[in-house]
Amino acid sequence: MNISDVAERTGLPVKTIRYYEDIDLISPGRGANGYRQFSQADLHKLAFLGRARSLGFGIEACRSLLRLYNDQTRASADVKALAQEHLAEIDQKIAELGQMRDTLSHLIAACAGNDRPDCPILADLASDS
Amino acid sequence: MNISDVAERTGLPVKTIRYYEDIDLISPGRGANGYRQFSQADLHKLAFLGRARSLGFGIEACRSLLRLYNDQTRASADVKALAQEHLAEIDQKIAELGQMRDTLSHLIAACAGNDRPDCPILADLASDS
DNA sequence: TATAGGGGTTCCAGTTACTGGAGGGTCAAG
DNA sequence: CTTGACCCTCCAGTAACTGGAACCCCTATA
Repeated sequence: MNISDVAERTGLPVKTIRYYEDIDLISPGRGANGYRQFSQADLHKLAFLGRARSLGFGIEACRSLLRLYNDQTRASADVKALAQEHLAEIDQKIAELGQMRDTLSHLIAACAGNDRPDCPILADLASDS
Repeated sequence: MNISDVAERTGLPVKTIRYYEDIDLISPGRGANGYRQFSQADLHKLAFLGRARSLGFGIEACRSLLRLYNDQTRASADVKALAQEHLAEIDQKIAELGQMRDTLSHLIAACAGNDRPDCPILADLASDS
């Protein structure tokens, strides 16, 4: 299968698939013309990667997950630990963003949003607190 | 004032302050020895930038905010619009992260986390759905 | 057979907002 | 006069792609 078919089937951009080969997440074969030839296994790996990425796992975490997936002797505890670590990062980010949202929405609510120059948003940013 | 004093007072790393000069967010003077000389206005600007960044505004948004701040004829509506745009991005990110967290936490809950290889997390990632 | 299109390939640069490090000048104190 | 803490510039690297240039390959049609 050629790269654009794979892109369509996995939902990953062509560029991303090449990139994943570049960083050795996959190693598709090559045809006589130099074109990448994707096997079902490659397809499967890419789909796996796509789902892992969509859960927010970083590339290195994806590599680890793929390694664990291919390791029949893995302990599910290792997978769980990886996922929990990632979950903690997500929770952290959500907390940070939630804090930003709260502050920002208060400021926005306090701003008249008219053609006058006085603005509590700027006032807050400029405050010496 | 020298750069490390400014760093201490604003809470910004020295490197970041130099970077902000590099991208023309500030333009401190220079002493005869080539050292940056920060005025109160520079300090104030940096503090402003620090607070805007901590609310998650991107650098270009910070530049706009600074421009609005220095423009006595601004309309608060412009500031508010900028802030609302940013708030929408934050809400979007929170929604994405929340979705990830939900999926991930379900998977984690379903995983035994022992030394057996069977793992619903990997099973989900490998699913052909 | 010439050519046009729609593939495919590599490689390089740019994105965001810094951060680390090398290599080297400057200043104040003892 | 040396030592240590500053300061400077410039280069490279981070995460995960993305866009683009320059070029090759395959197939179909005029």
